[in-house]
Amino acid sequence: MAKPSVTSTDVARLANVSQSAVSRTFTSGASVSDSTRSKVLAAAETLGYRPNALARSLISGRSHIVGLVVAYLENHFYSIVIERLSRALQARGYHVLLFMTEPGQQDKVIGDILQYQIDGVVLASVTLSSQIAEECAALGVPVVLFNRYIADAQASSVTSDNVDGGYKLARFLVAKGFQRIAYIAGQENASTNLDREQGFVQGLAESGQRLWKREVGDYLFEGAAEAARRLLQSDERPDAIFVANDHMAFAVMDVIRSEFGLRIPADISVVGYDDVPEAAWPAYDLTTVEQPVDEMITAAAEILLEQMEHKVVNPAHRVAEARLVVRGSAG
Amino acid sequence: MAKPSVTSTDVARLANVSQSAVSRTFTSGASVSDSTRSKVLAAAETLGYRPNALARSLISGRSHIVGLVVAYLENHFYSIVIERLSRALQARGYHVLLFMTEPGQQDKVIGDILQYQIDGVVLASVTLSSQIAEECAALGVPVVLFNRYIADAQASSVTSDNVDGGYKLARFLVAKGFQRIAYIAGQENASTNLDREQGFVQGLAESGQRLWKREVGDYLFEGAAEAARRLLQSDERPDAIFVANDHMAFAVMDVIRSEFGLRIPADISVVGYDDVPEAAWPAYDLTTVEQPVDEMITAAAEILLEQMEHKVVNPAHRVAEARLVVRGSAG
DNA sequence: GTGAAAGCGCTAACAA
DNA sequence: TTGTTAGCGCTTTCAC
Repeated sequence: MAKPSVTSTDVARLANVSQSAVSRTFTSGASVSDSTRSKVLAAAETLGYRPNALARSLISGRSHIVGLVVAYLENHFYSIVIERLSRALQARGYHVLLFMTEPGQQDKVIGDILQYQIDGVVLASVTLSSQIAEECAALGVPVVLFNRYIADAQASSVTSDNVDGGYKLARFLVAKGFQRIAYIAGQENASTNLDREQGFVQGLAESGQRLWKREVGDYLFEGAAEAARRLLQSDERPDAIFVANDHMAFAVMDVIRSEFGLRIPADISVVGYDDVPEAAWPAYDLTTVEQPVDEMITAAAEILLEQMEHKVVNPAHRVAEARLVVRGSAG
Repeated sequence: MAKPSVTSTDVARLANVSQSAVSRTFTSGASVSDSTRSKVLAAAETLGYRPNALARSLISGRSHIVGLVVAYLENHFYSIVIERLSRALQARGYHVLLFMTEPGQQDKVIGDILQYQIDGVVLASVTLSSQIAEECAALGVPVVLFNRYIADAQASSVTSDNVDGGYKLARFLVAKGFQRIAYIAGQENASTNLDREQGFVQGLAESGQRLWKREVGDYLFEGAAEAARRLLQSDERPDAIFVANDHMAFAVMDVIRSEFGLRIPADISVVGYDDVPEAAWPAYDLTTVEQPVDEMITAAAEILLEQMEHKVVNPAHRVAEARLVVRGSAG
């Protein structure tokens, strides 16, 4: 914005061609002769011309902007998602417009989103209500839910197999012989939390076990720390804790070691979920379930691009495999 | 995009007013009678009308989009910046369009950036060349360099006092009596790295000390780990290491403890820079220098908004205070 | 305060 | 292959 910017008409004048000739040279797949093209490019070069993407979008009906809605980046998992998704889309000529939801008014962003005429939306937040997804879908804007799903909405989704991941963790802990297994939940109504817990409980049940205790951390660092304190301050302690994501697991491990002076895994075992980079750091060395971010991002980008370019509206659902990553924090 | 969307003309027809009346209703500061306004709003409501931001931008010359250019989010510092900046701008009616630079072709994004007619740019990456800043400035697009500066460019900057921060760390380590103080540098030509090192070396010099050894980690996690290995594998070891940012410091601490079996701070002390949240985690408990993110974000947003709204082009430079945060990793 | 009309910079028919 | 023409949806004069 600012400065009297160079338009296609300016270029046309300098190159001695029509304005549409300029437009064509900058539109892939349009027919322009080599001589015209080079004249135009030369003129554009000297004037420093760049097509106005907004004007282009206005008429073409495609903005090449994808809205990404996120609640918070405290959990490193989501910043990785932002980076990868942005790169994947950029490689295909799209860009990411970021929308941070404000706690309590998650649906306020919907207005902003739609005003920008975005071509598609990725909702990467377990805390979002389904309203955004529904409104967008109703307007024919492709929606991909990342790391969650909504039962019967017109929205696509990319998740990992959270039920299976939870199940695998349970089997792992049971095989190690733990008897008092606790769970620290994330946001209670989030699909990730529900699925992980369901798989976990089922895995325990198959060995005749059940959750020994259960606390809620709401996917927050501080929330998890407090949940851990509640879990540990009674006389009888859990011998293993499944924390619903890695981000919370770090908080729990810190509380266990620093505040209660216990050792991991000697005194108590901890397992998490996500396999964020920090989980591999020796200071935590956390046994966890990998959410294959690259694979999930690739899937999300594929679905979105497919729908944006072919106006396909059949929602797709991809479920990536959940892989147990055994490190030193348990057993 | 998609679906035949509702336009202001549709609303006008339903409300029995002219299209311009609709426009005025949605333009703050335009004169519309209460009766017209309510008729328009009612019609807009029933049709689900939302002004097309792109069309508005085309004519008004302001897109209300701010470009944010970042190289990588591996370092948690930058994801925090993204979140806070995005929120700050959103509160003022702007949104962030994200551009990830590809290593080696950092100047390729410039084309994309300018096409989107953004109102301003924030460059939050120490690895960016100054070309983007210059091109944008030349076009009259306000630029704010975040966490770095360019000597005499037409770009504003927000940094913390990196020289002073380095200086404080040096004085701190010297006061603790360390004798063999090493430095693990970030990206060598980055202003943050140059300044931190300069201040650090100066601080040492005032006590007649100099860097005992120096390695380069390039602001990368793996780069830092390798630098640490080089530093530790010789017979004589440093007794303290200043690592140019926290992100690298974590890698260094992991190598010290896990690979060399040394204790921190008993055998070797480590200090970092940034004070990212993880620095406070008990597993690291890192003594570091705080970069006051909130303050810096506020400053960046202020500068940008001021320049975007008043078309001021005098570059501003804000330097936040660097505060030493003493924890347990040193001395 | 309101409507008619012009035009932001561009793409996409349509003829030529 | 080209130029001409008509808009995309909106803001903004300009008369009234």
